[in-house]
Amino acid sequence: MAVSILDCCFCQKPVEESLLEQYGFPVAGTETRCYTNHALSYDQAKRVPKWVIEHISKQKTLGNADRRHCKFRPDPSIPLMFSAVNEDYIGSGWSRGHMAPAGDNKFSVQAMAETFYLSNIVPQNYKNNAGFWNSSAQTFGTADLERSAQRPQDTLRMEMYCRELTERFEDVWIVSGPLTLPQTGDDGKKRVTYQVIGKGDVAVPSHLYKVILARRSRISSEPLVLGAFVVPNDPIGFSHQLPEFQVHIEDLEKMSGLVFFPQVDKTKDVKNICDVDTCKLMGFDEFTLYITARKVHSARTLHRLEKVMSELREMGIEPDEYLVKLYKKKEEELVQQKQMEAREGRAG
DNA sequence: CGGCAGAAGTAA
DNA sequence: TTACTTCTGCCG
Repeated sequence: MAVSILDCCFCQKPVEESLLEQYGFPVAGTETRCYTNHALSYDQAKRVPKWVIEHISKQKTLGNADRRHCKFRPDPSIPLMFSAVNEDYIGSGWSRGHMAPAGDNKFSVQAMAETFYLSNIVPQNYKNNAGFWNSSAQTFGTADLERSAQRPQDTLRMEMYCRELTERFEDVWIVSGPLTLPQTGDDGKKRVTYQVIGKGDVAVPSHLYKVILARRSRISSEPLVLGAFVVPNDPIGFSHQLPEFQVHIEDLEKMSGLVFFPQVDKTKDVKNICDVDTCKLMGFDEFTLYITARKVHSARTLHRLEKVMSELREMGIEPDEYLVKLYKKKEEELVQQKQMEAREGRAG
């Protein structure tokens, strides 16, 4: 019986093997690439990752690695003709969004730096989050909204939830990636369309996905915990909760063409993350307090410090105990610094 | 936390 | 002079 071409790769003695492969098979460049704390498969046509996997633990989110010492750059291991470059993103109207977040890698300068390779980046919406502004001030004009740069808070709050998971689970694995999903047009037909940006035609995803696998502890007999989520690349606001974005893992696998955590029997060995854990995203006030605390922490002048605090009050949010304490400490520090500078000024 | 951009500094 | 990097400060 004749051996078909389709069978060739699975046969022991394919009839036409040597001739077929004489000049080589096409190379997709999708092989798994490993970095210090993440691994990914790259899409050479879209110039974005297909998937990025990371493992995080409490330990890894602590440390001194600082994103201010990092910069976005093309992945040196990807051929330049297939790589995105910064110029593709700058001025495109889209921001450079991490798949494996920088903040998950504070334990290692090297690991954090590698998350800034553009192989770990996709174009993310940074226009304003309607829900965010609806629930706060009307004191901003449309022009201000368009000028202000912002990453989807849904994505950020989801990353925060993943880090929070390490408080309750020793090991957390996360797979993140972009999707370009079909939309039904006016004619009722489904099509996949997506914007491309820059000279490299970097593909702008319609959605982003995250698959979370969590293990309570190495020794625990408790089943693994699993959740799959799809969020639009076009944030809708603080009114949405995490379970609203949850999808069946099989559905995500069909959409993405990927099988996630193939070693896990997902029909038997796992529990739904939203049944076991909170699946709760930060609310507006909690989020604003968190952001304000970060600003207070990084304030360099008393003027800046006061401004940050007064803006919080203008939004009608009272500082919590932690923020008040942080503020007082910072104020003291900056007053002292000011006096120091004054003395040096007189001396020199 | 995440990201952007302009100013200031540095090398060619 | 230009071009590229780092520092500072800003936004949500």
